Amino acid sequence: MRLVTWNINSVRLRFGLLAQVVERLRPDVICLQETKVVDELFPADDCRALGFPHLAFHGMKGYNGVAILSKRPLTAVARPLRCDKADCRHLVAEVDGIEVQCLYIPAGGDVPDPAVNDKFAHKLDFVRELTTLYATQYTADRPVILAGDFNIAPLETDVWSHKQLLGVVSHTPVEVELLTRMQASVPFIDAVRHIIPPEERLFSWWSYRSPDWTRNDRGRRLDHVWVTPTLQDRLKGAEVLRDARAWTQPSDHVPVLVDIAD
DNA sequence: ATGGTTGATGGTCAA
Repeated sequence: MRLVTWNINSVRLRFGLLAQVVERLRPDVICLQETKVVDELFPADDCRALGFPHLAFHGMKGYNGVAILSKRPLTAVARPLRCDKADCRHLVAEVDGIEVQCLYIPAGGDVPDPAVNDKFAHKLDFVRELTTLYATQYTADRPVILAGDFNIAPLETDVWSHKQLLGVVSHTPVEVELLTRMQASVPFIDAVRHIIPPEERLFSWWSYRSPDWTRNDRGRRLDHVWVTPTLQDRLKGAEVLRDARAWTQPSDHVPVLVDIAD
């Protein structure tokens, strides 16, 4: 199974780029975040025409939104977490006996203090809630993939400057610690770092606000694919499609790919 | 410390 995750930042605006991703990477399963569209307006027919007859999507007006596109049948579709907030950040489906979870963890706003910033508090709560879910209901022998925009860069090599980003939301110690705890809950294997050594700098997001994203390469690795230990030996490859950041009218995130042996 | 850009929206808000 070839799985791609991508924060597409509007599935309607960038459907043409999605077609390019499909043509270039030939994925079997695609997890999308920030689709930014209500379910009634989701481009389902276009997805089917692209070769993905099996769809699950969960969106709202203007913000958030997650989707799973699949060439193979999707079963047991669920929307387990935080939907009481109408957030549309978590979608679960089963493909070929593997549970695929599409995740969009809140970005968390600008100020990394839950006492003064509700968005940061929500982010921390969201990660804690996921951790409880996995710690209580999941085990290492259950085949599960978590894929999505986690909005946290855990390693020093996941950011352009560890020191300069210690106080910046996405790389603060409290976020990294909570994400590490979430990873340890089952535990999950970081599939991309299993293939690409942790010593190597690796980014999947570059801010729109930089006039030239290539100039200083000030990126962060916010997009992740994790698997349960039972899938570890089936990990065959991983790639971050850095080139996609240079496409015309790009998303600020690029697609991340993982190959898992059938 | 601040500003910088983008997308959905039709005010701003979120990222």
